[in-house]
Amino acid sequence: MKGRAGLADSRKDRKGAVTIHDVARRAGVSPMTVSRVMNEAPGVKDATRKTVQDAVEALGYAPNAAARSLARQGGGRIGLLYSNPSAGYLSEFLVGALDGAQKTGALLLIEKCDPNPESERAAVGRLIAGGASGVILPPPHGESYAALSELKDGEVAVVAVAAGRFRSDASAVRIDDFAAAAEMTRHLLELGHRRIGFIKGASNQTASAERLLGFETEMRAAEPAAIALIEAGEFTYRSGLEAAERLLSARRPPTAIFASNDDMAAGVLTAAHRKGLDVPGALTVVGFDDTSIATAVWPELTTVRQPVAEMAEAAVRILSDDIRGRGQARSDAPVDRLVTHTLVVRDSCGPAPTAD
Amino acid sequence: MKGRAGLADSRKDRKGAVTIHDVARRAGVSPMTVSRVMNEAPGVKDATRKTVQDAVEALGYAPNAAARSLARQGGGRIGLLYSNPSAGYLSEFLVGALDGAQKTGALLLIEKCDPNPESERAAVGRLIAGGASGVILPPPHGESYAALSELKDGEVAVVAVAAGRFRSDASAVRIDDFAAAAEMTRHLLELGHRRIGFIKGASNQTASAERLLGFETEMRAAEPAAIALIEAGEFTYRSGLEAAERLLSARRPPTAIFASNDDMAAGVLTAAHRKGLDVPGALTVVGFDDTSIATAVWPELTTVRQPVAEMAEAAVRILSDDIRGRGQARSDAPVDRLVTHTLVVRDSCGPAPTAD
DNA sequence: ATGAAAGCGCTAACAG
DNA sequence: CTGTTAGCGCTTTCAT
Repeated sequence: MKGRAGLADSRKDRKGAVTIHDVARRAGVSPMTVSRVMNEAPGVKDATRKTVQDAVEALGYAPNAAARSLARQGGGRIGLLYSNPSAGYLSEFLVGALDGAQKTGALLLIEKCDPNPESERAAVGRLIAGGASGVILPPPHGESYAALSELKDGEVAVVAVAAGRFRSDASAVRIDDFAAAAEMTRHLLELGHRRIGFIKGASNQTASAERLLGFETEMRAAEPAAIALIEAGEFTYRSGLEAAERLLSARRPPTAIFASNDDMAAGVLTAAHRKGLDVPGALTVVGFDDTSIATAVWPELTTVRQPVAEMAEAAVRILSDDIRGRGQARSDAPVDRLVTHTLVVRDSCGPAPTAD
Repeated sequence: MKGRAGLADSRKDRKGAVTIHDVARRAGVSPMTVSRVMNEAPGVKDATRKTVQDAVEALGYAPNAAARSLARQGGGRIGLLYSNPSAGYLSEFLVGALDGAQKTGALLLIEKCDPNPESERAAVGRLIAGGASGVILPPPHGESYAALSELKDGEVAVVAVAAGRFRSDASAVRIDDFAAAAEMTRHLLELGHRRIGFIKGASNQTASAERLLGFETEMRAAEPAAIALIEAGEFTYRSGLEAAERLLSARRPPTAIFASNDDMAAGVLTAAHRKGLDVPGALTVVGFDDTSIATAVWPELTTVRQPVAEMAEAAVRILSDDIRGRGQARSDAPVDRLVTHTLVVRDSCGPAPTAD
């Protein structure tokens, strides 16, 4: 081992990863105390806690997930059901979930299913058979009666991610779809757009309604100058394309179209191209979700980004805590964790054409 | 615990997961022997091995990954570098890698980077600092000099996934791009197409050349009836759109276009729409990779599917074995694992227009 | 060819 | 509030 030596302190120098004992020794306490600090367990004097935390930092200690999971007795298998939530979504989701799993020492069971009740039920069954004590439901499964009921029968904790609105039978991790849509609408308004088209999402997902509501609320506030043109859609590329064609063939077409997700926005782009409309010169197009297609198309889409990885990690943590906590003060009460979204401005939006 | 009891045999009945001891007892051997069988270690009489395997099956035993990883002393951290390999690709990749990691008891370290040498180098550095003894490189990193050289300096085993051609400095898991492209070309030919456009992929990826070669070889075999029109592309939607416009504005445009990946094929679709060409009525469009965009657009794309998850899992296994094997017969020799692809026929291709 | 002992790093239970 | 004692399920020596 040659090359850059030095500052060998804070780096876990390969082979000899730092263990809980190293930290304990350096902090002058027992390993158990370190463990307690790491797990934010109660009953540790503040001073001690501080000492330990310093040692942890100095040594660059990170708990060994395998050992932790072993000691905790299989410390929680967490199931993850997915079909293809707007595609690229999943990868980010997985990275986050994986991260959370490693940190909490949980084991991730991943099952794919088709987006129909029967398949969902079967997949949930496999998850339960596999020993899952908690299950994460990314869209659209967070609102699936089949999945939810099957899970409840199995006494399995559930957290629905990005499911629009909070429900009493499952924990939730989500953004404020209403606020995000409102924000996007305001952005369009500030760009000078007054006739704005909106393409709704699938009617069986609560987020669709929330987004529409956010849009309408903001538009109404800008009346009477602002005029909203609303079309139905189903979150698919094709439905976006078709809705856009209806919108654009109107006598007075909109100067901007706000699609409830990126797939549909991509469809709008195609419709615009078909009509020979320049984007964003003649038509502004914006989406929602910031999935991979948003940057795969051209021009790249202005959209709303959800911190997907963070949301997945949060979901894992919630479940992990819940599973571990069983027995103590029952943590039954579902939690509703709201995370913050971001407006991502790219090339698909511009000022309203002046020819008004 | 009420409800469906019965057949409690082959099912690991939750709480009391079956352990290596259970198997040992049932097989009348020591846990150690079971361990040896599970790890395909040498030095077990065939008869014994059989007995154990039967017990394993009867009990539905599966080794506990955490315990295994713990006992093996951190049994291998495997790094995974990614940027955004055609997007939806990653999710499938992760699922496979995760699966492999759980089976082999390896820990997955995931690092994101931008597709430039500097960022790659930094990410590789983080991976090494994190203790990775092996790293998986999905496209396009498997051909990055920066990543490869940095890794070699760190004495880290590498496996490049889907990197077109085998290189002596890293193991590889890939499909036969040449054969797959040839197969697709034959499909087009069989559909009656004779003037076929081909859009090349990024010139810095070996797979691009392989695919082109497959196409050319098959076209040449069909000469002189078959005429190939080749355009450059860069694997992006936009480059596909532009290449298609060049192709379609020719005096005698092709009746089919074969894009080297799905993103570009999606761009071709848009170009066709712009020109008012019906797909597949007036123009057949096919892609390659079967990434999420293939089914996000309309009509859905005929394409070549790589068993991405399987490939990722194989990559993890190769690394995991290699890491464990260090010391015995040095397993230095990079392996070149070829997996089988599939031609997926969807709606974007049809018979050649008869107006010939 | 097989088994016995010891311990991987961590955390439940109990002590003190 | 903190430390001690065990042991999670598996694999590594080293015997046999």
